[in-house]
Amino acid sequence: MNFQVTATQSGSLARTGVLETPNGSIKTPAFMPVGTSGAVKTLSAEEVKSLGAEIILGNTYHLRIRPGEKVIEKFGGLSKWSNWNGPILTDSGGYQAYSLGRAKNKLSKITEEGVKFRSHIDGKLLFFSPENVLDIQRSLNSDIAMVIDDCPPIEATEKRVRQAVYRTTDWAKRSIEYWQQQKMGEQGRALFGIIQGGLFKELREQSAREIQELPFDGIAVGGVAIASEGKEKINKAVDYVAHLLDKSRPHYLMGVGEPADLIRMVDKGMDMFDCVLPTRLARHGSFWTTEDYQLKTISHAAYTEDSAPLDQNCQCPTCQKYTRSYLRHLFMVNESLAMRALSIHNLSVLLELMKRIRASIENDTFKTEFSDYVS
RNA sequence: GCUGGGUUAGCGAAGUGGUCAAACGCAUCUGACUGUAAAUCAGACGCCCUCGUGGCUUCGUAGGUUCGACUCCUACACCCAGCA
Repeated sequence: MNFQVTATQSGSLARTGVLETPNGSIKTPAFMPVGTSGAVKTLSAEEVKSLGAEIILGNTYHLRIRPGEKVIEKFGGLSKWSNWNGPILTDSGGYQAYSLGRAKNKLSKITEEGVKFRSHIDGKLLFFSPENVLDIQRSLNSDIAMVIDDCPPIEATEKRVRQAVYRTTDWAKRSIEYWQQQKMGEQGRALFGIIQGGLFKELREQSAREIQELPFDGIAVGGVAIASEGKEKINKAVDYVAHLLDKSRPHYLMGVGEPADLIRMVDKGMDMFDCVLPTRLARHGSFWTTEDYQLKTISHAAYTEDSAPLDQNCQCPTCQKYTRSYLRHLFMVNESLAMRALSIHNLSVLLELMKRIRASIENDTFKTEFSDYVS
């Protein structure tokens, strides 16, 4: 994998870059739509591509359960199998260790060795380790693999977060060792490490130091999206680490997010983002507008006879064709086209925003153009 | 016309003497959603207010029994089924 910074913004950590992977190159800052189980929900790979996405995510945990990575391997990997035919990043299952572990009937348990999972589909016991998670991602033929990390809830105690940092580093070392031993990076595949540390400055700094000592191709910041704690704290958690990040490697902020967050985090030097929000919100009937990047709800009675598109200034296929009135109706009667149309729009909003951000950094106008969002 | 069954909030449907403004589902309204157990979840949903162990009006209609009726009785209206 190769990463080149192509422009920087004065007075900011924001930069543009190009990330080259075996399946193509990616302009950063980039937003990566999430295709957990092999598809960005409700959309085809071609549709996602046509909106301007250059890379999408897949998920180790979900694809391990169904259909099993061996099936996908037979078809040359997830990218080909799904007809995406472009770069993919696969998440490792670290987040599922967190989210399934929080469930009422705890479906995951973290130990020194790895994570024990119970499949949320049939309850079958699974085990993920730093090593086997890389095996699975190699079978999926991902361009960018993620290490498995220990991602405690945002409200976790300092003691628990300290343990998570320790474990994340330990697992990171095992990951790199296995990666090199198995020569997994030889075809240009990349492995990213993940910084943890919750909301604690020293732990974030420690984690950043420890992870960056290892020869990862990229550095991710994890554990920041899982919060109803308030954005201030999340911002801080990223601030603790932002100026410590190695500028020669891409920075991936995991699980973010909302348009305003993307802008703010680009300012802090983040290059890559992923988030389920655009597609989940769409399925739940919410959409962004580019005017203020605020969320609106298509089911509101006020839209019953609204002849405007979702967003007056949006060039996406949905906004070119459909009125709010029609989309509201589709949503109310549960037509799947409503979810598809809103997914297309929401993804377009984020992908177009990234395009705008990149252009502004190249023109060194990022700070002024987005002055409403960054200080 | 006779016999039997039925009529409950926007709709469907529980409730068969008191704790019933009335379960539950749908519809509707409003929130939430951030490395996807999420086309999910939560709240409201007779009317009124100073929003409370508050007030008012309801269970086809009109009467009655009872301390007390959605629940029992009578009449009427309408609906369904069977028989004429």
